Amino acid sequence: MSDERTAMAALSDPAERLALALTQGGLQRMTARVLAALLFTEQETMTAGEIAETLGISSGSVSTSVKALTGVGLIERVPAPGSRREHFRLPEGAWATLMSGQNMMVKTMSDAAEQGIATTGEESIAGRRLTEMRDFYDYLWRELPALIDRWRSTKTEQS
Amino acid sequence: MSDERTAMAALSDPAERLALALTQGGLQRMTARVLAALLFTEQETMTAGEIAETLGISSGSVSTSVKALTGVGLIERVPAPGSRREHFRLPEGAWATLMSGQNMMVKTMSDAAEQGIATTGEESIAGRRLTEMRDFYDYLWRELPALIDRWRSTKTEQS
DNA sequence: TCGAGATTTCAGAGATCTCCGAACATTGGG
DNA sequence: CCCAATGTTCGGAGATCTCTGAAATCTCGA
Repeated sequence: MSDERTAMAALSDPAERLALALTQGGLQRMTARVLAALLFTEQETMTAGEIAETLGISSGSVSTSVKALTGVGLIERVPAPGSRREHFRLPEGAWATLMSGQNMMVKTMSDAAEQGIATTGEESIAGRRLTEMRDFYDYLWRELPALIDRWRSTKTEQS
Repeated sequence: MSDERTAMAALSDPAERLALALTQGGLQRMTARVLAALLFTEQETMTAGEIAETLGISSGSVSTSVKALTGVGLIERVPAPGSRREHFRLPEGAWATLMSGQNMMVKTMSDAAEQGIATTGEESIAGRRLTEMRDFYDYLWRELPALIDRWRSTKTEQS
């Protein structure tokens, strides 16, 4: 059937599904696909051009996505070993990084609740609800980094 | 001053800010505002009509939002004590519930990685990256429920 | 220093999403 | 049993977002 894949690799089905999952997590569609491409490639690194070809998207989209991803530390530029231009890859611990990003939202929620309490007081009806909320997110804010650290140590001692 | 608030309450500024934060977390704007209204109100419960008036939005939007929120367990219908129709409020532990929803994404990520490994094998270049990813999300998937349970118990013993 | 290839920026077309408003359904009281 | 008040569904206008394509910019090697 009308198969347009001529010389381009295209993402495997699991890769596209993973990209979709990342989308739910807040990434843009193309950004998620770029990440998936770098995750599923059998090369150590990819150039911007290779990414564009694999996904069948414009170089402009790749540029924007790559900018966003490096900004959050989800991919890194590799100093370019040989001749070409920019090479990219997932850094060690990319997923822990992504998780830390989620943590910022936890902090935001805690702060928002705190601000609410500042205007209602702790003992009003709304104040009690807000206090419960703040306490919960405060707890997560304190415990999540420890959880991730524990992951890092178990991984270290394995190697 | 051109103050259009005639008989409607309008959300406080902290409430609107919290709604915005919830938006980042994946909720729609109106849905987030409905949740914020129920969080900041000084009443124990609110009717759909009160929510619509407070937020200045259509009853249709309230209906849709309420449907979405009850679906995830973030608000609950209260059996209506007296005469009127439907009353709503935040249930106990709503935030833990919301967090559990986030966990589903962790599971999704883990599964996506697993599927990837199924096609690449564990020892290919991509396979190694996917394995690292799967192990990390598996770890979270195992540990996060425990973290939330610990929160629940500390809260219990306080009371 | 120059040229070719690679990358970034950006305006705008197209796709997508959101929310309203009105028609329709439902429920409880009189 | 009917009516009035409340709740739900859904089409579509408007707002928003996304991605492309092309022009501008940059960089390296010769």
